[in-house]
Amino acid sequence: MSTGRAPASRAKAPDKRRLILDAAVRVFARQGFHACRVSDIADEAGVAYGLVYHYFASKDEVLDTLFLERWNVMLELIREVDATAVPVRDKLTAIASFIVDSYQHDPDLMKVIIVEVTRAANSFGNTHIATIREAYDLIGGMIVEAQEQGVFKAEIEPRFAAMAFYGAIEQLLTGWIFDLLPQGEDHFERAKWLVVETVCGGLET
Amino acid sequence: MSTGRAPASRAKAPDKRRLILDAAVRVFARQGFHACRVSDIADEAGVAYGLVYHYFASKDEVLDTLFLERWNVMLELIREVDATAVPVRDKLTAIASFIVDSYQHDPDLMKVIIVEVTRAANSFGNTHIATIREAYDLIGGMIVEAQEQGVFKAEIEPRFAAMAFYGAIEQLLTGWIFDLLPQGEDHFERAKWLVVETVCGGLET
DNA sequence: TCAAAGGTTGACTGACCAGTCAATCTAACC
DNA sequence: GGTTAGATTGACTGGTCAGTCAACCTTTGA
Repeated sequence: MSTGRAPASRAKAPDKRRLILDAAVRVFARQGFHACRVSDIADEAGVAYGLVYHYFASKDEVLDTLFLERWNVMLELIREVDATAVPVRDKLTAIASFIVDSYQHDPDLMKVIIVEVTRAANSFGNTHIATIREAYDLIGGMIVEAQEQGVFKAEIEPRFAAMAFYGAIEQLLTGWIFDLLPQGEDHFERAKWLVVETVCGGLET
Repeated sequence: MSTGRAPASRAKAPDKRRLILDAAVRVFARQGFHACRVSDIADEAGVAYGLVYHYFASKDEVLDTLFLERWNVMLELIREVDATAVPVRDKLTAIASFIVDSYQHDPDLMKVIIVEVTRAANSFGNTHIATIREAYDLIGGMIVEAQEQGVFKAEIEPRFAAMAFYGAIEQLLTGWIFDLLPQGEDHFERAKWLVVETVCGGLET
């Protein structure tokens, strides 16, 4: 991931826009989108209040940008994986790995996306529902394919299985976010394995 | 469940407190906790603004009350199930059934609890984290027991499995809430089966 | 050296809304 | 029919905060 201060070595532009986005991640993760003020973001970024409105039309747009940036990377990954000719189990492993790795790499960002967007059925969740749904549909498509190949049981509703799979992963992240589950390299790896093993184990013929 | 206008046949008291709670469920489900005003709740309940503050200390307390009322019913159910001497699969089926039935019976209430409390890592989720955790721990305990009996694989971390199981269910509800999954008696029944079949299938030795 | 374009600043405003409170109503009991 | 306690009312207040804007600064290029 190319998050962070990418063009620092370049001439002079400190890329204030990026600075604001990164600061927003920290603030949203710490205080929550609703509980924080725009001035908190500006302070965290070490930038004047008004500059946030130079780069973004509204407080909402800051969160929208963060979500879309990240979710599109994931959609791309899923599409790539989908296009390869490997067993479903490997495809699902790749997806689970990507999500867990994303959390490991930037827990704050994943916390914000999950808590403030993905699961916010009012507000942002509804705004981005089509984008979110795309991921579920792609996973659902993989399951359909597996059923056609006779690898997965035919009697399961693929959309339901896709949701259950994704939900299991997201809840593990939630466990880490709420500090209900132990974290660390080792646990992250075992979590990937558990999710895929469990779901595939139950779905395979 | 005894939700609704229980003491209507009694003498005269219309139980305004209950009226307010039920109205709040509808308003929170429709607009979200943050987006709605206390006056919306009062209007929905057909009651004066100030009366909300006669029965509740704050807007927060209304949501707290709704959550605790329901979550404690679920905890009781889980404890009862846990105390019986039936196979894990049956215990997990009972839990999945209870949650799905709760949604079927009062989708608005479940939406509010999931969206505004269970998954709100800032605000309410944090306030009730201990209560929420109790449910995960009880499920985790069942899995430990199953491992000791040799029914479930010993190498899986029980807390992780419990989260994955619960997460799968919650994501199905989320699918219904967001209108991403088809609803109806039949789908609800199959969903219960899918979750238990999947998780147990993957965890059993 | 100057001017234009765009980046940056932060004080200010207008709207919004949770929570208060004094007044009014109702019921029950003596 | 009087008194008291509790229920009910809704106008009002105080604080908060998203978004605006006019002024100032920096860079570029002619």
